[in-house]
Amino acid sequence: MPPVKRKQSAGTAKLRSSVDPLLAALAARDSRPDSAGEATRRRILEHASAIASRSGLEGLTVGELAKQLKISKSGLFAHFGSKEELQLAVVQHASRRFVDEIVRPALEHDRGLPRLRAMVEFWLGYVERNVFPGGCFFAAASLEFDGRAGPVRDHVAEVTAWWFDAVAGEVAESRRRGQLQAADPDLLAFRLHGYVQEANWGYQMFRDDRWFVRARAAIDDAIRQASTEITASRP
Amino acid sequence: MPPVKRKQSAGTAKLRSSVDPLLAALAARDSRPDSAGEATRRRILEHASAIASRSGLEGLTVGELAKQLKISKSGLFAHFGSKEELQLAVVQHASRRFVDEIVRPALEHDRGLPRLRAMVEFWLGYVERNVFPGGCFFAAASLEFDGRAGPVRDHVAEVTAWWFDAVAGEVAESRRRGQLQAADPDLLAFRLHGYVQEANWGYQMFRDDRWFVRARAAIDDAIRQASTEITASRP
DNA sequence: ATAAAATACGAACGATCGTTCTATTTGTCA
DNA sequence: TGACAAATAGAACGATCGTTCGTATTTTAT
Repeated sequence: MPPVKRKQSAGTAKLRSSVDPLLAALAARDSRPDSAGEATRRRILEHASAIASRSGLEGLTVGELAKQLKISKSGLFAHFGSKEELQLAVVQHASRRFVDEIVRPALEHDRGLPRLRAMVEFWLGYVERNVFPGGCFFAAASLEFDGRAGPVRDHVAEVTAWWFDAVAGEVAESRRRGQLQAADPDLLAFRLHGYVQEANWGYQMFRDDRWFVRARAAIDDAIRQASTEITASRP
Repeated sequence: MPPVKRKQSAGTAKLRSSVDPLLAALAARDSRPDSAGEATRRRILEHASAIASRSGLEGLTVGELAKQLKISKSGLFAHFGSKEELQLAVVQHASRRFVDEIVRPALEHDRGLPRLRAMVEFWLGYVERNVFPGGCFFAAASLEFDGRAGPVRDHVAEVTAWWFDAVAGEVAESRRRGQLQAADPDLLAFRLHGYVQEANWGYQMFRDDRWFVRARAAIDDAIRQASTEITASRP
């Protein structure tokens, strides 16, 4: 008999209303019993998210995935009721990786400017470190699914929107603390967010580390320009 | 008998060595006889590029394309020897659209700062105008194919690299003319290029026009910051 | 140790993928 | 108008897609 089909516990609502938006992301982590099937399920998702970051969530096929993992197609399929649920699980898995690699470490920095810097730098680092072989998972997934409809698209949109808002929120917090005099929080967030995405794009396309150099220079400039502290050119 | 199979006349080499890099792109336009088959071929590519911008070049299937165009699968297929050649033709078609919509109009502006502004603004406008229903064709195609190998990826990489270099080249030209005091041409190009891509991403994902507002504000800021002219706040 | 429940497998389904034939229609030029 | 080529259609191919089902095997609990 196939494994019990677990229902999606979305864990979506009201992340922004929290005092510390990043913290809410941590609470959403599901800790399921460490049964035998759960282990292979994780192994599947680990490999699947790697494939999906390179070939897309649609290019990820059940047969190919099973072949690479050396398990039967039906055995694999039993863990997910359908391809769409597999895709959803992959997106969810990628979200957890994103939290582990970026959100959690950033939480160890003080709110305001230090955390803002950490968020952007960790994000850039996760691209640079090739956490996913195809670069930022959500950059790929969002551009692949932006034209479609359905729960996968919605989930990707939710995560990416949340992250952009988190960056913008930290810009706003920095201003509240007098660390930034940024005019429009969303505009600075737009810049920073765009620099990382541009670096991801350029690096994936041309495999040249200079894209990260440029991104860091642009990020520093943008923050310094909006900063009240005089951080440079003091003898 | 199927139509003659035309061989790819790449038209790639030494675009940058030209005096006016943008002009070289115009020369590459192929003007084929306007036979009956050529008309349907164009009709196919027109529709195919629209589909590809939304569903990706891999999501573009021969059967679905034929069905939507109300022609037979084999009749369609006769125009292209293989799916890969179809994809290549679609990329080539999209390149022509890009030239028509952005490069050609930008050429009507003086070299240097005016043309730089035109290039970026026309590019942004082509996203805003939904020239392709899925947004910038090359943003989608490059992120879809960055992980693979083969002629399609190479073609996309070539076009996108050329365009980035064209932007950077115009920044450099602006500096030569004393219109910009930008430190690193590639860095300003990185910013401008990133803003448009970020706007494309945000607009495709969330269908909100504010992304264009933010992009234009960021673009203006970046150029003004690097500009020697005092363009603002003069009574 | 044994029963029950949880996992995995192998074989097969219909649908669609890209592709290849051969035949038929359409257009062009003598 | 007739000959010939260009252009489209139709039917079928093997491969692979996502999916289902019945059965074996393992893991877990008693």
